[in-house]
Amino acid sequence: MKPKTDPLPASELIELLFFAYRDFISDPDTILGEIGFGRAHHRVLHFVDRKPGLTVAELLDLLKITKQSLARVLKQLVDAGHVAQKPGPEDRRQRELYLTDTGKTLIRELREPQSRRIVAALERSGCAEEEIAKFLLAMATEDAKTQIAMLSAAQREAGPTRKPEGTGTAASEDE
Amino acid sequence: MKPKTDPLPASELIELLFFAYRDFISDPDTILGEIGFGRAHHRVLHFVDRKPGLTVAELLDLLKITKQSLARVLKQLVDAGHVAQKPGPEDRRQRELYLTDTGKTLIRELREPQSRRIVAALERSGCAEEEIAKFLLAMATEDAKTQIAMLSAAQREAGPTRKPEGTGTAASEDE
DNA sequence: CAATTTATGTCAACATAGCTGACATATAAC
DNA sequence: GTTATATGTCAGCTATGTTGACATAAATTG
Repeated sequence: MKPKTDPLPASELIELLFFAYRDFISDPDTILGEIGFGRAHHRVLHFVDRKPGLTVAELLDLLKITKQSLARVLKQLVDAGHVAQKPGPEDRRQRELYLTDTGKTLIRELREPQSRRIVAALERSGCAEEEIAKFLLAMATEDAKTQIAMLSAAQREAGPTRKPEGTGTAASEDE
Repeated sequence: MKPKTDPLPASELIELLFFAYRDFISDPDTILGEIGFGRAHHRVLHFVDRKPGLTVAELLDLLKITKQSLARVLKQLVDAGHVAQKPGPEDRRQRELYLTDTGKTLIRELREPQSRRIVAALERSGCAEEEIAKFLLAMATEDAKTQIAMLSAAQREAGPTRKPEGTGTAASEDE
């Protein structure tokens, strides 16, 4: 007789991960709800901020959704003036994506409560950030690890003060 | 000038949590997709297994969704023979929920890849399970912590070999 | 006992964010 | 010049959440 549900190894973490993620997401969700956006918009803002000049194809690969799904939220973000598009300098079919000033402000607002929650959790649990980072990275697939490495590289190249030359911080048509 | 997106504290963990959770969820999602279920069904199976005899009201409180949303997936799970309902012994308006044998087999199948992924991540990262558990618990809201404690208590009371007396492992009308 | 509250179920309509398939356009590449 | 690629768009489907209204059975209360 198989069933009976004796706990599998690390069962407790399965449930804790569920609650932790749910609550981790809830703060930005509240902010997003107030301005008529959702999690999908949050993810786009996050990745465009992480790698300014990201192309649509790269973004699709990160999000693992279809271009039709992306198109909906991306259009709303562009219309709202949070994301600006610019033809790729090498290949003019590509659309490079950048955050406008308001987009940068928004992603920062969304990240703030998440950052605070994590910092508080690190303090209360007495865990080292690097330990948690090692574990979470080990949880991701190989594919995701490649993407994470790519994003970190992009961040380093650009430096914390880079400007996407030409698009400027206001991204031209920002009215 | 505010924007510019200098990294907030613990920014890296925000992104790692996104990837870790996405990949953590993907294994069960694949299995669920094959049998016409989704994440919503997974959650119900999980909690009913965690606290056999759970009432509908308790489940709603754990999931934080409306009864109409729950009704849909719960009905499908009952129809599929994975969940059995039994009137509460004290209050016969209540419906106590139990997993049938097939339900127990299914939740076990869904948990297996998640368990394996976590165990592998603990090994590769060299992190202690208790450390990660402390951190994840600290990430949850007070409300969630109360619920987690309640679930753990239920698990201990029942013991790993309990049977929901009367409902049996086959939950009566299981044909 | 009658009236009310509670636990649950159900119907109908709606929103968000995924999906597929088909087709359009501009540009790059052969 | 033809073909391939990057992107956009139209139309419709699905899963899972939402609200509001109403039904039923059982518990509780006056």
